[in-house]
Amino acid sequence: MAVVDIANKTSRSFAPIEAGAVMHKGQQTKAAIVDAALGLATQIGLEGLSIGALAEVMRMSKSGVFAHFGSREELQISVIREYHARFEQEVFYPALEKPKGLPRLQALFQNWMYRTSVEIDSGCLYISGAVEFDDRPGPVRDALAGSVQTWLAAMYRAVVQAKETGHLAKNADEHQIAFEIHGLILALHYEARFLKTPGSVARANTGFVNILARHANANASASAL
Amino acid sequence: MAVVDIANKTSRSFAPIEAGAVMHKGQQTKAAIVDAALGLATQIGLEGLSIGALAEVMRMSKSGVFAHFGSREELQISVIREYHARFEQEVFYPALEKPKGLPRLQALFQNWMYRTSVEIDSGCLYISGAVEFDDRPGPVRDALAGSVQTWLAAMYRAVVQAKETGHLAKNADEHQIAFEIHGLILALHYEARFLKTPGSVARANTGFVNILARHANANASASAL
DNA sequence: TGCAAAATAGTACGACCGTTCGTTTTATTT
DNA sequence: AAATAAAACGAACGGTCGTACTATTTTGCA
Repeated sequence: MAVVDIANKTSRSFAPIEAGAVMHKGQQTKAAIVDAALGLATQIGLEGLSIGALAEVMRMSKSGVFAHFGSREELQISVIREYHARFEQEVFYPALEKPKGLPRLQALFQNWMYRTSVEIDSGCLYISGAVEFDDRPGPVRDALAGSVQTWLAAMYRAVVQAKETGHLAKNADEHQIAFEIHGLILALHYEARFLKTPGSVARANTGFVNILARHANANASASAL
Repeated sequence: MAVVDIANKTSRSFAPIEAGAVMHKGQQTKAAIVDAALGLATQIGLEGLSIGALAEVMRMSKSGVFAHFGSREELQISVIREYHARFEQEVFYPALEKPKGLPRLQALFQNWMYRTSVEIDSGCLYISGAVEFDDRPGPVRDALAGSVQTWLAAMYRAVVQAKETGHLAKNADEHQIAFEIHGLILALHYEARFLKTPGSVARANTGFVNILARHANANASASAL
């Protein structure tokens, strides 16, 4: 019963189950559980995620859900890994099809911003998780920080490449640019999701344009914007 | 026992108890409880704040602590009010002594950033609270959002004044500037507290300078920086 | 089709949660 | 010093939590 649900879901996901691979029932159910858990965790946070509530959503017993993970921590880590995979699929990989430099950097930001604007309703695990685990060492924090670092590093690389390709000025500080971009996303999430300030998406966009304009290379065409 | 503690504390606070006013024992204890609760809440969040843990810190009984507030929500709101008061005292009021315009705006940001950099160890209630209550309606959320809005509005006003005094260009978008400043603080908090990225404070500072530089009025002297 | 293995359910435990209530101790006022 | 009010206590309640165990069902393969 529980497993079939994933088929006729409103489908927040793109194939959380690897297509083609032979999947035994247990793995299917586990994937479905992680999918549901991710839905809960983005709304109430990784800390708020409880096995009981998850079991209720899955219409399974607590112990049935629990058996798939062996501990709450392992469940949380599974959720983080799933979030990471989806983030990659949705934000990172599509942007790789754009050529290195400014186009790819812009695509990365656009995808990131689009995802954040969607998450105004659902919540972002990388942001809520950072707050929940900033002081709490352990494997969950490590998994979370690792995922975030991976993504921020990818963003940073794109900035470096944009400089190498001559799209950004030679004196541009890549770390500074990555930092400011990160700030735009965080402000967007904060003001739109918590304060419900209208126009936040446009402001994040403008902020990005401002950053680019500041480091625009005279040689490169401004028409890329 | 419990009350005297506040005197010989390491003192995160500047006079949480109004000096001079005659205070009955109950109010003193309550103030001491709120002080301790604020310390706990900034570290583990408003949601993580439990009456039992608080009672242990205060070396009081659970019911003794509880009686001062009547509910957990009321305790949380008291903590938010206390945080608001301290934020005001530490960040807002001192900056009012600077003249309107760029000096005051800079002072506000500097104070804000200094406080945030101190909170890298303790945590910021406005940031953690936003994540915890972003889609949980109720009086706690209202108190939190109200405080934040008040502060952001003050920041916005300072930007407007900086434009009025001619320190910022006439075409400067005040909301945009306030948004980007907010982003810098959020990025600082995220990267320094969660990721422990070194150099974050300097980057937030540079980001602020960048914003000012973009809107600098040709008439105004850049020496103000 | 039958049987081992895997998956799920069921039950129970101990810990902690916020809250209530009656009692006792401590402050304040008369 | 006696009377009164305020404050703190201690025990208990109903609830949820994660987890450990055992039983039952379901699955997949020989």
